[in-house]
Amino acid sequence: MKIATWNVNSVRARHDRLLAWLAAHRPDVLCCQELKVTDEAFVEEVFPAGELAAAGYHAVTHGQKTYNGVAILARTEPTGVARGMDDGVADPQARAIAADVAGVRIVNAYVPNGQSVGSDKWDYKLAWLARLGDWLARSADPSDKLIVCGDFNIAPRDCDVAHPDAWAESVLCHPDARAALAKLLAWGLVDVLAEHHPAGGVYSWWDYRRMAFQRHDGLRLDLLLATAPLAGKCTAADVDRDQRKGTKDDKPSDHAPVIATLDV
DNA sequence: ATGGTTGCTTAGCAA
Repeated sequence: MKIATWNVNSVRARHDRLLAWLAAHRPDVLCCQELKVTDEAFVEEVFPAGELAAAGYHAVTHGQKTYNGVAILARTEPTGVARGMDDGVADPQARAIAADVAGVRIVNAYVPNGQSVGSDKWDYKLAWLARLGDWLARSADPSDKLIVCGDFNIAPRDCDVAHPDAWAESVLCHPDARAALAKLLAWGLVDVLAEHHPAGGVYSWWDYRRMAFQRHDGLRLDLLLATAPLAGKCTAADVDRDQRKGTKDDKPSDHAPVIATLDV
């Protein structure tokens, strides 16, 4: 199984690039974040007339207008679809979707950014991560074939940040955010890209501003986390930096896809 | 310290 996660930063703006990427890489599963469209617009406006099906993909979405929105695209039909975390919290932000694809449970998460440490959005980020952990503990087991992936808006280690000192106190690197991620991993998940690149220096997000990509000033915020039965069968994990290249005329997302190959 | 850019929506928010 080839599985990828990609924050597309508007699926409408990334329509052409997304279809071209699917055609070139043919992942079995692609988890997208920041769709910025409703479920209705995804089907009727972004990919009308069965455009995705013609490309060989099923799609299940949990979208909203303007902000957030997540999708699981797969070459076989996803089943057991869950939108949101089913925990009774009235969360207006569409940031989580899960489904079974080819015998693997896929959880696609768009973790809140948090804006600034101490803000209301920061509190929401930490609470959201705690809810994600509760949801996993309630609905899955570390012995399951499970992937939790997405944009975590957390760089796990200093070696996942080009300039760690500059970001140390940011919402992306703050010890409380890293502790929340560590708690998820301790439940029974392995960061498969970190396993394949222990020295770090592999990034998945570069700010649009200040020529960050050209200056190699990035962070690894997009993660593929696998339970032990799957992590042991991961043969490759990489970032497709090519998708972040080019000028604004090429309309790259500010994130690049992270891809893993699992021998299942 | 501030602002730099992109996307959605059309002045301002979120990232």
